[in-house]
Amino acid sequence: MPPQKQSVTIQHVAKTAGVSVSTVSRVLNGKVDVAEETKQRIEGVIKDLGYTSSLAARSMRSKKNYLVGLIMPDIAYPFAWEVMKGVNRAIAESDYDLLVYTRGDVRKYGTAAHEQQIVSLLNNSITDGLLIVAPVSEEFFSNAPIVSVDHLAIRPGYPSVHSTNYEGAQQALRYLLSLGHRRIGYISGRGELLSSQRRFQAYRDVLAEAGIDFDEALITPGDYTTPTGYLCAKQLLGLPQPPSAIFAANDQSAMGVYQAAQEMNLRIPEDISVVGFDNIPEAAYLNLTTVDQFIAEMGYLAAKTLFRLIEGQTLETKIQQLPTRLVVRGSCQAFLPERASAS
Amino acid sequence: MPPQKQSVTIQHVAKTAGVSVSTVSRVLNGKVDVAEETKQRIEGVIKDLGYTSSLAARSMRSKKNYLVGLIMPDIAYPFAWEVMKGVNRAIAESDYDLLVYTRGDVRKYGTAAHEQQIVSLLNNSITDGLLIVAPVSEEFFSNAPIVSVDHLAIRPGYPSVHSTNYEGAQQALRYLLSLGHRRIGYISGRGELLSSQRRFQAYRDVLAEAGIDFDEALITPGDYTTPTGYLCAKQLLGLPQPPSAIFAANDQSAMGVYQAAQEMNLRIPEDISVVGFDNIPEAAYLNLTTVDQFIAEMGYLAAKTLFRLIEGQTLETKIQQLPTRLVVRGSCQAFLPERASAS
DNA sequence: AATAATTTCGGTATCGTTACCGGAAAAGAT
DNA sequence: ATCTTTTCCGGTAACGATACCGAAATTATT
Repeated sequence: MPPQKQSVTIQHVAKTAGVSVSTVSRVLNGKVDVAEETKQRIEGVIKDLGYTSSLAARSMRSKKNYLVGLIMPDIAYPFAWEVMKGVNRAIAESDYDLLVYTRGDVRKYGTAAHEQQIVSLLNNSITDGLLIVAPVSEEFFSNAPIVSVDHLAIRPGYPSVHSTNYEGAQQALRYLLSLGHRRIGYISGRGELLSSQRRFQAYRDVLAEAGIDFDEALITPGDYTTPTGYLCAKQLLGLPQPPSAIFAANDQSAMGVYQAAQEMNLRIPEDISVVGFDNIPEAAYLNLTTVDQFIAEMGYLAAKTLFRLIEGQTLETKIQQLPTRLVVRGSCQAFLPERASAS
Repeated sequence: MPPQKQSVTIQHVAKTAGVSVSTVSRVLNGKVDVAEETKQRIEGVIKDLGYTSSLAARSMRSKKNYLVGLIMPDIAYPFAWEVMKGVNRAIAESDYDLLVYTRGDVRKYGTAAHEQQIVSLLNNSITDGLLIVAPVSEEFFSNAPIVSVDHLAIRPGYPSVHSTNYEGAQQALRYLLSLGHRRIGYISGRGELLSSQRRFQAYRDVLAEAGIDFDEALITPGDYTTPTGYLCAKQLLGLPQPPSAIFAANDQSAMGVYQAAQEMNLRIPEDISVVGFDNIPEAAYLNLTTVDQFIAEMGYLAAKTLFRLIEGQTLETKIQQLPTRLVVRGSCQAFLPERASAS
């Protein structure tokens, strides 16, 4: 039982209405040169037959589809959802519809070759433009309307929207320093992502500026997920000389610290201070101090930028950077050396 | 500057490799009848030129694309995300990729005609099957592989996955009754949705069974959103004879009750008991007692069902119903009449 | 060595739609 | 009444890919 590809086509409509396909196509696209009467008749037939045009056929022939694509390796993590919320809002305000493409798993995504395939799959094909979150490669980006999100382009060749990762991490670290913390553990992000690299760089720089020696033992390799964050936290907190504070490269990792702390009967912030990055909704409930990077805003701005690109407008700036803001909640406490030695 | 639709096509590859398009198509689809040498050569050219096939053209001609669509009016609310999480997991485990279609706003979505258009847009076109969340109409559903989520079909003609809305609401109401509540306010859901209708029916039935007269004043018209939930709660709590408990048709509405309560200096659960429906992640943070309807599981199951449908398997049951479970947290308290009169 | 079988490939039709061109019919101008 | 303009519509050629058929070229069979 192979499902027939298209039940009712424009041909059927034309035949039923007793006109040519050209005429039907014309009413479909709201062209003016068709008599009111025939137009009415054709529209009636369209309704009767329940006809709807094929996206595939249409987009192969015509230019604009009022459809943009959003490509994400995975849509089930909070960051992705925040981006989607912002994009969703921009879509709602626009004439465009949205197509979110995903393979459901970063691991299925993988290579740059794969990514290129996906991009070409949608673009030049059915969508008018593309939004790409944290792309792996960038060499293939043609002159097609593409805006990348959360990715600082090394070669500033194509438009991108991202936040001040370095400065944000700086703020977080300086805050911890100001509270008196000297041994600060770090849970890194996914190493191949520029956001992660920037935050780590800030960690090194700020500590170096403060005259604190770099301690390899305080660096744990995370991947932006909670389970790994948990593992990293366990490792850090189990150190002979554990840190008094942990800076996690994102909130999801920080949530892993909460899990580990609870399991080890450590209180936050009394026994261990935690700072995250992102300010996902969960952070508010967890009372987690974090760096807000306005993810949804990034998505919104990226979508708006894409619309302008599609409409042929020129952008004054290719790279748009959104500021970050330290959100102080209750997950940090001043570090008192005497208390530490007493306990 | 109209962006060229397709930079490098199969024609270019063929010409560059010095073969026909048929041959290129054959290597593209992994057909066997092509010499190893030419295959290598063509693959080299494909790589050099950075060619990728056009989804539109391909899907117009061939049957299967290993792509399924998920249609949602809006992707920015928690319920939608829960569904997406489940679908995402099923996608990750499968060979299929996912295309989430949205217009960003229920209001842009609207009519059944519109919905039909979207369905046909994707189906019969580029996707192999469709997942539809809370569809408006169902009459147009052809024999194409379509599974609906969270929608109890009146005519059980096509496959759907949903949960026991009626029983779930029953559990919630009986729980409130068991705590001694007699005046229970209700914040309804979107009236056109069957889930909403079922829950309301349970409200009426359970109260009637308990011998409680139906009070119109305790019914407020919600729409599954927090702002409206807030408005409804204000109305209920401002009543001359306010309810001692509120049953909200979903968690988002219940979150509105929290807002209203805070604003009116009422404590939950001391002054007002609240029960929600859905068990979205926020409910845990809010300590909200609610009915878990395993939304993500619904999405997962629906996707799995769709895969089987696409692969031509027959389903033993068209309608799949997932059980609900009352999750008791801290948002309800026993109602003591004397305390009520004292305050 | 002649025939049969197999491998490898190209040509053509087609999917459903829109773009473009041109022609018939109707309306207006002189 | 004839000529021009406008209105309306049909025919044809793409878009980029795959399916199918059949023909060379190669290899196997007797």
